[in-house]
Amino acid sequence: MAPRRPHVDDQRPAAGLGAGQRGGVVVLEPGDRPLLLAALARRRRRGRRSGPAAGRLGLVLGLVLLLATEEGQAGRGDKRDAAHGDLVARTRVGSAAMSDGPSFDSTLDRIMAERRAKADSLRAAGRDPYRNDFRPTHTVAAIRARYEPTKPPPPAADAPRDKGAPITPVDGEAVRLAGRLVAKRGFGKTVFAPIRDGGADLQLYLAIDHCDADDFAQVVSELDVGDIVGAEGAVFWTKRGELSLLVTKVFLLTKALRPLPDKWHGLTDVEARYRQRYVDLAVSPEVREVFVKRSKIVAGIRRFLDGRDFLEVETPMMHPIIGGAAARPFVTHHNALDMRLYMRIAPELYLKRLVVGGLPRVYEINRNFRNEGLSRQHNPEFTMLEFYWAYAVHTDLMDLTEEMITGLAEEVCGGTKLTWDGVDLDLARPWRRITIRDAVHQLGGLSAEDTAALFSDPVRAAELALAHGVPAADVARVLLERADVNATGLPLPELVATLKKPTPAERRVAIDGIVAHYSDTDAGRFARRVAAGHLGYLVFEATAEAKLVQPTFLCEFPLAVSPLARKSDRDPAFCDRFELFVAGREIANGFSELNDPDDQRARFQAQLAAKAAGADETMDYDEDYCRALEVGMPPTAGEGIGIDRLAMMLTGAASIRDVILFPLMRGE
RNA sequence: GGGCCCAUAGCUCAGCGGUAGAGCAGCGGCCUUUUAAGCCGUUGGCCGAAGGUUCGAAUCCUUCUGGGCUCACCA
Repeated sequence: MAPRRPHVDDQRPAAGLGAGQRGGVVVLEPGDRPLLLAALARRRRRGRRSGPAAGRLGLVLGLVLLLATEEGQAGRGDKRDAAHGDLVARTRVGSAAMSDGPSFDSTLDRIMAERRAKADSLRAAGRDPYRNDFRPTHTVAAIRARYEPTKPPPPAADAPRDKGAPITPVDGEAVRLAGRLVAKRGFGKTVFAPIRDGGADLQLYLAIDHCDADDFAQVVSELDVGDIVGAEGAVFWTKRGELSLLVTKVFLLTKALRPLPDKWHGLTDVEARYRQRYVDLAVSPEVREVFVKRSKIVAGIRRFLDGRDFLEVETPMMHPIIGGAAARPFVTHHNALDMRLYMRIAPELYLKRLVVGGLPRVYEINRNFRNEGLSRQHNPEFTMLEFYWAYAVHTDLMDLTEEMITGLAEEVCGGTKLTWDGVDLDLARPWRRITIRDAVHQLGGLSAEDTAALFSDPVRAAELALAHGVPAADVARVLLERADVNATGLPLPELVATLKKPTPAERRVAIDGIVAHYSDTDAGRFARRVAAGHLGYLVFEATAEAKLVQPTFLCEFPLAVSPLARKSDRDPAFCDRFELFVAGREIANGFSELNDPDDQRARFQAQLAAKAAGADETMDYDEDYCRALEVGMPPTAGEGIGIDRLAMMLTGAASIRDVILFPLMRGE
């Protein structure tokens, strides 16, 4: 274990080295890290320096650090000039290309070599370029908040520019700040160097009159944009009205070897922004702001639910069977148990087991994984809030959702009027509530008659679905799911081909062919309505979904697409389920939970039938979950809210990747 | 996976058959209240990769790689 270094307050340059710097020549041990060839401390008028032979890194191999000072110069009265001219050691790397030196593969290599050389130069002077003993007394944000009220009035436009005016700190209190150097503007004996600490910037004013001479000579001249620095000094206002730190001591805390992107443009290459988010964040305050907001959103949700006696829990993310949603999973394997596991697609069935167990209000905020394509709305791993509320129903969820999201908008965005991806939104309550049936009619443009048929007669529904562009394969699958598949005797590809025929009469053959096999019993008649509802939902997606711009609860979902939701008391072909849409995108999904174990078993069976009919995104039959329902789950309402999409909405992001710190990318 | 588009210096971008350019960053010089500081000088490129076409390719064609948008799937 390394001995503890003295705190920065106590740390001064080693006496011998300091003397050596002023006196003349310091020779490094041969074992020292090979630095730059030579760092020459030169007088100002020295004229052309050592000539072409000094160029490039070829000569950098020299192990000697030369600090040449003309004898007596330091004592000659012009102390400032001496400090500037003689103490500023400068690296001599990268100029005057030579044939005998090693060449760099790229500009980047050269820049990094130069920065390493600067770090080595500091080491040679007894300064660690990666020290960790600097303790700031304040954050930059705290200093800004504290001194902002002391801002002096701007000087009159015709006020004379008195260049040598003394600097008067606001209160003279010495503070220590740290952050990343984001720019450097040198003026010879003065350097302006804004640092960024968290989200706040503050300018360091490094002047030879005020700053420690060794610091100024050894550190300031070799600071690069991107370095992490610490500084001690007093706060003052420049005459241009910029809050600044009049630095007396400056410390390099971390040498940055890689250059930051162009300070004006930042990173614009989206791929680079996602792959190297650390650069994106370091350079783009607006990106940082997005993720700060996201964090506030998640914290706000927790506060909201905690305040209503919801208990945050964590359920498994590796599932032995697929459940809780309709999606393709990622598959993994446990070695010791030799067990196939799926990364969860939803926590739903576990959370409801907890309600069975007597946790009447639970929630979980965590990742789900779905093995599907990527898009502006989809990342394979995404964050979901799910919460379950016993003795409540789906309409309670809608009220709660309105309250929660408008509260977050007020908190995070300062109001309910937003712009998202070019769309103006107003989240002010109450939000529109519309049934799927009404949406198809009012927004999708279907006549009242067609709409009525769409949700009751599978034959008409199939025709309407095909007419509105629903793929024939989907239509065929829906029809088959509810029929007695074996009885039709028609292979799926053949049915699909028939459904693609150009004339309605030809297509009718296939449709009738299937529907004829729905049994003529109560169950068969019910199956027709369920199939029709499913087709109605597909027509909704094709015609009306994109038109749900302002926040809207879409209600009364068809049974067939809701295997875990409670049947509506008014019409058992529908469920007490809703989805929240904003700007045509689904944000939330909630329903009164199905807690009848026998009904649940039937729904799982229907999922198996759907799978048999060709659907590739279905749930497994979860026998343990049914067993849990047999123990008895109180009447419960449950909801899932996509946190990424909510964050997109509240930050105005067009792509989900803009609200995920490290979105999934192909390997580099 | 399909369609369209993009890839040139560390960063941001020009160039679109005829010797690779600019701004920023870097390096050297000047500059003690600047803030996209300024002025002078200067280094830096297998033009994403591999094949073609051509006297000649960053530029035209093909394939590949990575990315964006979009469609499909989903939340």
